[in-house]
Amino acid sequence: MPRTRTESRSSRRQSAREARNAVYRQLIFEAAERTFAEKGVEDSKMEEIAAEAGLALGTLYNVFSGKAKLVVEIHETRMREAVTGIDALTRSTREPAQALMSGIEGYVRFFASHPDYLRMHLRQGYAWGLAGSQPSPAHEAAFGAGIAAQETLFERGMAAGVFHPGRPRVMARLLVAMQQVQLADWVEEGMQRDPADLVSEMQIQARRTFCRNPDCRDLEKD
Amino acid sequence: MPRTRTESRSSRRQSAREARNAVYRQLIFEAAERTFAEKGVEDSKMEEIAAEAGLALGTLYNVFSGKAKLVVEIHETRMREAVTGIDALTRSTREPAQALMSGIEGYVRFFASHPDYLRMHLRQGYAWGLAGSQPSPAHEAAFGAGIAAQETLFERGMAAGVFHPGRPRVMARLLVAMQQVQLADWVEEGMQRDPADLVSEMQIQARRTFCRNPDCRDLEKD
Amino acid sequence: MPRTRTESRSSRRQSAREARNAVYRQLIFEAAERTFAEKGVEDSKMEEIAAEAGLALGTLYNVFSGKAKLVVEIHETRMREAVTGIDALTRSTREPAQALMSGIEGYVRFFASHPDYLRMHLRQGYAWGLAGSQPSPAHEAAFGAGIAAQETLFERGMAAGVFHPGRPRVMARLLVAMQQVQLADWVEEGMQRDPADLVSEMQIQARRTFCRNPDCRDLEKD
Amino acid sequence: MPRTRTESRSSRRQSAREARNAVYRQLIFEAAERTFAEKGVEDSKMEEIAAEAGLALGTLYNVFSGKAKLVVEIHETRMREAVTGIDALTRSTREPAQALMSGIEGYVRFFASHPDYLRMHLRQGYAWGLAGSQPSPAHEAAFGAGIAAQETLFERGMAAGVFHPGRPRVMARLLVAMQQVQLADWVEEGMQRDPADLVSEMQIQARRTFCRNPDCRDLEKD
DNA sequence: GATGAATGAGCCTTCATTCAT
DNA sequence: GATGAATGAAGGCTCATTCAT
Repeated sequence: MPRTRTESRSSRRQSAREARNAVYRQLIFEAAERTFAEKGVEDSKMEEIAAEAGLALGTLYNVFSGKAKLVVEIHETRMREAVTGIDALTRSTREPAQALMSGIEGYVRFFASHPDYLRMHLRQGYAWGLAGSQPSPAHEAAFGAGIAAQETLFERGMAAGVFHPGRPRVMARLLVAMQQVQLADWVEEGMQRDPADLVSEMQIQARRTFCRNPDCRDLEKD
Repeated sequence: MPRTRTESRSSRRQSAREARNAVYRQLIFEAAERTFAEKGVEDSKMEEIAAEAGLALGTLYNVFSGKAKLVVEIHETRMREAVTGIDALTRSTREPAQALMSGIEGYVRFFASHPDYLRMHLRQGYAWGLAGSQPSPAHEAAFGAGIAAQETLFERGMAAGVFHPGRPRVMARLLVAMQQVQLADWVEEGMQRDPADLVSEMQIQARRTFCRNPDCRDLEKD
Repeated sequence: MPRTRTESRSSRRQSAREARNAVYRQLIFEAAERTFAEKGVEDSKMEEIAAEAGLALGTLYNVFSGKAKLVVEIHETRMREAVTGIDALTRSTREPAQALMSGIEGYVRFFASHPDYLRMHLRQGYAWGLAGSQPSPAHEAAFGAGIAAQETLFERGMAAGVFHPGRPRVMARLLVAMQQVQLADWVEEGMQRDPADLVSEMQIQARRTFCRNPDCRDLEKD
Repeated sequence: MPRTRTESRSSRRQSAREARNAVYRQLIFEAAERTFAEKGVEDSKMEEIAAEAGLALGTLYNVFSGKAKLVVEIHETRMREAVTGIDALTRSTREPAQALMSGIEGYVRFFASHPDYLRMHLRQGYAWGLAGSQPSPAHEAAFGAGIAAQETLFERGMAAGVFHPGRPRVMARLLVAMQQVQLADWVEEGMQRDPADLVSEMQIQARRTFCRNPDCRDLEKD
């Protein structure tokens, strides 16, 4: 059965190729993230990223079609991860205020465990949804998705009378902005402080800003 | 007295030159601001800016010594204007909460009357003080100065027990972040909404976030 | 006689124009010479020259058609002066060795009284007649004319058996090179030394290099 | 031992890269030298040099960091070669007059075998040490070092009473100037003449100019 | 498939020259 | 006629991307 053998050999090859490719993707992804975090996207040269990944420039281009694509990929991947992680925490809790608290926790946890992406994210400076702004359209798009998820939460919370009224999209961005400020400060201070601490502080602040009953005694009890 | 005549001619020339130069400065300044707002600093070519100003490239360089200087100039000028304007409103009011309200009003008014700079400012994305970040050192420096001014206000307010306790620097950045979110939304919606409206909404939000007595009945009475 | 009056007025105008033009020529000429001496032709900007002359840039261009022309003009004028001056000293003396001595004296005197042109001349570095060399074709051409005059002298001297045999053109250039070295040193030392001293030293050297009877006792007696 | 194989492959690559780099350096060096010789440094465009070398502009910049560096490199390399070559000939002979003769031979031989550099060198026109002159600081520095070496020779020769007294630095420059004149003439005449001839002529001239006993019968006997 | 040397389009900036006032 | 502001052509250099080995 030479045919079968051939097929199997080719499929073995196929999967070997895919495996190797996945490894490269990861190496490059992380190298790029680190480099972008350190020097900014603009000042990071493709060659530096390849060197950081320990690969040849050509190999980098075999996996990612260009610098722009690399940036997009990072933002999309990380944001998908963030949204997924936050959703996992949030989905179980129906109560809006509680969900908000969980969301903050998820948000902080995600970035605390991805400090390179955090720095890259902060460095891009989020243009707060300003359509057409493109410090990085990729960042914009990926991040926008995450914000959309929060909008729903705010809609629900307002409908339930738990949150102060307002435009959900703006509220969502406001939340994100507050989180960025705190995370930026955390990075600036050397990431020494316990993230759980950060979470508490941010939760209190968020309650003040968004909840009609900021004390939320029932929430605390949980 | 031909001498006097000569002198007067030369001084007339001098002032004519200065006047024309000032006009060019303004033309270029605004053209650059518009272009930077539209396409970002990186993607704006000096030639485009010159064209936008209706001047030759060389003329642009006769007034501004280079692209970097142009960016710095814009940030410094606008930020000085902003700080000056806000200070004027704030200085008269000693009461911290009241000063906060005035500050917000000044901030919004300033950006509402400089929509191009607002877009440029939002686009650069402020890295929230993240040391080493440099989407633009110029922007960072100019804006940082503005933020520093707010820190004092928060210090006073906390000492007076009017504001919730916290790190003044973080509070100041938080305030700015909130303002940026609102302004970004305003721009995104086409700048239709009355800025006064924006101010009210932001004041309410700021009271919720920063004041221990958010209702501030005494303030409302003013 | 309105016609005559007109004519006379026009001719008065004509001569006034010429006079003014001559003054400008001189002002610009000297300013350029000074500037070229100080910073080199390449690094001298037309605007600097105009400023040095105390005239407007346009006026400079009304008199000299461009930078290149200005350089040519300076070299041609000064070289003509030099040749004229040297000729005046040399023509009277038929005896070749004596004429050589006079030539050196004339050469040094000329440059000693035109220190700016001397520095400019030295700075251009003479390409030693290398045809096609163009640190400045103007310099080349003007200077070449001066050298041609010396060639004749060497031809005569060789024919008379007074000078060592050799190619006249090379001998002439050799003489010039020696003079330049001495003058460069003179400038370098601050032009303190009495030019007459310089002349003596150079004459002795020239006699050694060119004369079959370097002692030239009869010459000394003159 | 795949490791060894890998190492050997990488070291082979390393040396291949170095070899190719050396080839490019040489190609570019010579192309630049030729271009500078032909059109002068100022009028030679980097693109022309790249084309002359048969390489892309970027490749040129991969090897030399810029135009200025290229010029410096050429002068330093060639002058080092010249000084080395001349030293080799001179060092063996202690007797000053003899050393002078050898020096001339070395000088001419060097330039005769590097005609492009000779033209470039002549074209720059050496400003004879005129401080502040900078047709090319690189040239100045490199060439100056060569001249300094000759000064020592003259000092020794004067102390020994072999040479006429004078300022050593001036004597050294004088020697160089004479050599340049002869070489310039040689180039101008199409470099047909046998360099050995040139050497003889220059040696005779140098003896006349510098030696107290120009006939140097003992020298001739060597 | 991996490599990294080679490529060249594109941008900022300077300065000789022009021409409207 | 004098002025000097305005012009824009030209050149050095960078770096994302390609492709021969």
